[in-house]
Amino acid sequence: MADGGRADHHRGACLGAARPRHRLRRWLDLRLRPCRRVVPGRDRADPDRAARGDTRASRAVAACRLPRGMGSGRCDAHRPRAGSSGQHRRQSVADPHAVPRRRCRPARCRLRRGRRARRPRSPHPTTVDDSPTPPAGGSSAMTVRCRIAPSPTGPLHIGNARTALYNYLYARRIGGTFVLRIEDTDAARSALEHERDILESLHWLGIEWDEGPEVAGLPARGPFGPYRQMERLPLYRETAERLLREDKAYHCYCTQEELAADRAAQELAREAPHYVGRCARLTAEERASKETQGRRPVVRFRVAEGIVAFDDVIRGHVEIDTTALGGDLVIVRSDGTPLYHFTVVVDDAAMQITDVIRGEDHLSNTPKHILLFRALGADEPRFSHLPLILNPDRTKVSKRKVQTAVSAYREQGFIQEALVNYLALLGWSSGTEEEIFTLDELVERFELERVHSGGAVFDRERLEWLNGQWIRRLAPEDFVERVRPFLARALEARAAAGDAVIEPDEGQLEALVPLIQERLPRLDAIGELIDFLFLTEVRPDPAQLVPKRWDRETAVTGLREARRVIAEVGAVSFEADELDSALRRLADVRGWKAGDLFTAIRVAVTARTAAPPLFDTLVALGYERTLERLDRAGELLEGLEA
RNA sequence: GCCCCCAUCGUCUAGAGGCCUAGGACGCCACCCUUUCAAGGUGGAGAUCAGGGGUUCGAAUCCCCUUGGGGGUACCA
Repeated sequence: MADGGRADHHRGACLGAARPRHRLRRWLDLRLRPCRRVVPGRDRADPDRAARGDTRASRAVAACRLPRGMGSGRCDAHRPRAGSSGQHRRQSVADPHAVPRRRCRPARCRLRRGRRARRPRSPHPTTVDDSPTPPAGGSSAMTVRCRIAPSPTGPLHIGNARTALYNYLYARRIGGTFVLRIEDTDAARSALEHERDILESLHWLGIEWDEGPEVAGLPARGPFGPYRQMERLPLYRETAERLLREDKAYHCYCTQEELAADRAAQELAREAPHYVGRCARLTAEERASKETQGRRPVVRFRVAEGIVAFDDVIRGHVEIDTTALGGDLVIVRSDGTPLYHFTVVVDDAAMQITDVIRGEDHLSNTPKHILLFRALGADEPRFSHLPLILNPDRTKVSKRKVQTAVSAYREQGFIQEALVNYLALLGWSSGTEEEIFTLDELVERFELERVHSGGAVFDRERLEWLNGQWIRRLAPEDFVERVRPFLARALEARAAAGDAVIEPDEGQLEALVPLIQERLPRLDAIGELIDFLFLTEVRPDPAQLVPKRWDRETAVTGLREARRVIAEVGAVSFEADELDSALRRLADVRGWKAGDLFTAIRVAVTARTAAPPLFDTLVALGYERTLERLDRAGELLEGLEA
């Protein structure tokens, strides 16, 4: 495969690669089949698919679209070329003690001009080297490496999905490497089930990682593994020991009670809560005495006093006084397990992450991380803090107020293209008036510098609109494939409710595609649109059988006459055009409004007032069933008379 | 409380001193199309650019203050 085909590489480029497909399939075990991408604005035929020629191949593609690095070596072709991304722009990060304390308050120090100066950008924005000092490591050229580090304490969250997407887009745009790391050090809340949901959801979205943990029985991929933090414990322990040895950290024996008392006292004194440093300078004897009391120490990192400054790609220059950070930071629990602020830095350093792109909720924590990077002697990455996704009341998005799990959107019939497109637009814009973008198109256009800095309310209405747009753009056979599970589920529900259900007929479904595809805001709306086709019997509401301008008697006559006319058309000529003219003629002769007659017929055969266009519906239903339903409806109305 | 970030139609956003009488999209309303429902088309309502001071011939845009919102401040991530 051509090395230069980067724009294409994360589409089905693994096609044909030999790989243990069945194993992947089993792991994925997706009730809803993963989808392929379509190209908007072009014809509905999926070129990949045309080349493939059958639907089975598409499943192979689904398997192939596992994250890069999870399959055969074939995907190595997609690895960024060494050196292609050029130099990594590094800002000089002042040593806290070297920075003169400015009189202006840090809040006012944000240099807007600095932000402006980032534009315009070259095609490879981060190759700009306006840094007055080279990176600490001395190497001037560095391949961009960024990561998403979800914590399996819940299913993949839309906020995390967006962060993952932005990291992915940034890495792909610039030819960098995108790493997936599982941050599972919160053993109490982490669950395998959630990790699985996260991986599946990322995969479903098409966000593929270059390096990450082993999945589906396939080994971890990438030179910096393992990629699960609980498997990296020795590294954290060694690093903590090193910091201890260098006196950059110390053992703290304070009990929860002592700390709570400190906090209470601080509150009373109207001080900011902070660690008082009781254990910061313990002698060996003091330590031994605490140990004999059976106290298990935590490890605290010494937070240096001073101002830590960094240049956030999205927010510009930020300065934070470390005295506001709450004092020395616990990096290892008393049970020996490491804490987030520690592991994130140890791993970012070890994995040579050059760009940390994460939610704004971490902005205030960044100085702690920077101090830790320095203590470790590691290069500081460039930071980009994304605006938060908000509830309608503008608080940080929460599952109480907004549906947050990506998998829940998927189950409701949102399609991957729409969710990706929507999430990309939540906080970023291309600067043009286009707004329908494929993942590949996003890769072409994405710039971190164009990310908005204010929080964005999650607007489900807009997502639904975008979903409809994307559903309409699907190739018909792709649409059928994607909607089928939703139809099956809807019919299962009807069967469970006691209705006699007919197995969906492929031909019927395909014939109706053009009619239903543009009527679905979500795939899960399929049931209410065409369930009548797959029920042996419908039960129309008698009131709805009588159009507004008609009385019951007219309705009875109308249904009978319609039955007669349709029977006259006959099974052989049972086509939309024939039905159309015959029924219009009937309305004309009787002096009825065609619409009234059609309404009565529609309700009679579908039991719904809203349905796909009537004549196509009748054809899909078939001659016999149409007549039968007209008869039943007529009888129903007549029965009411008696 | 303290620290940090943010601020343009209800919502997502465009906007980098004059192209702004502030553009687009969702949603809403009306009309057209139409057998229903959608989709689509056309048009409309909707933002004194949070408020106040500066700087400037000129400010949505630069600076300051105020207000409002959000986030952080754990042996959570």
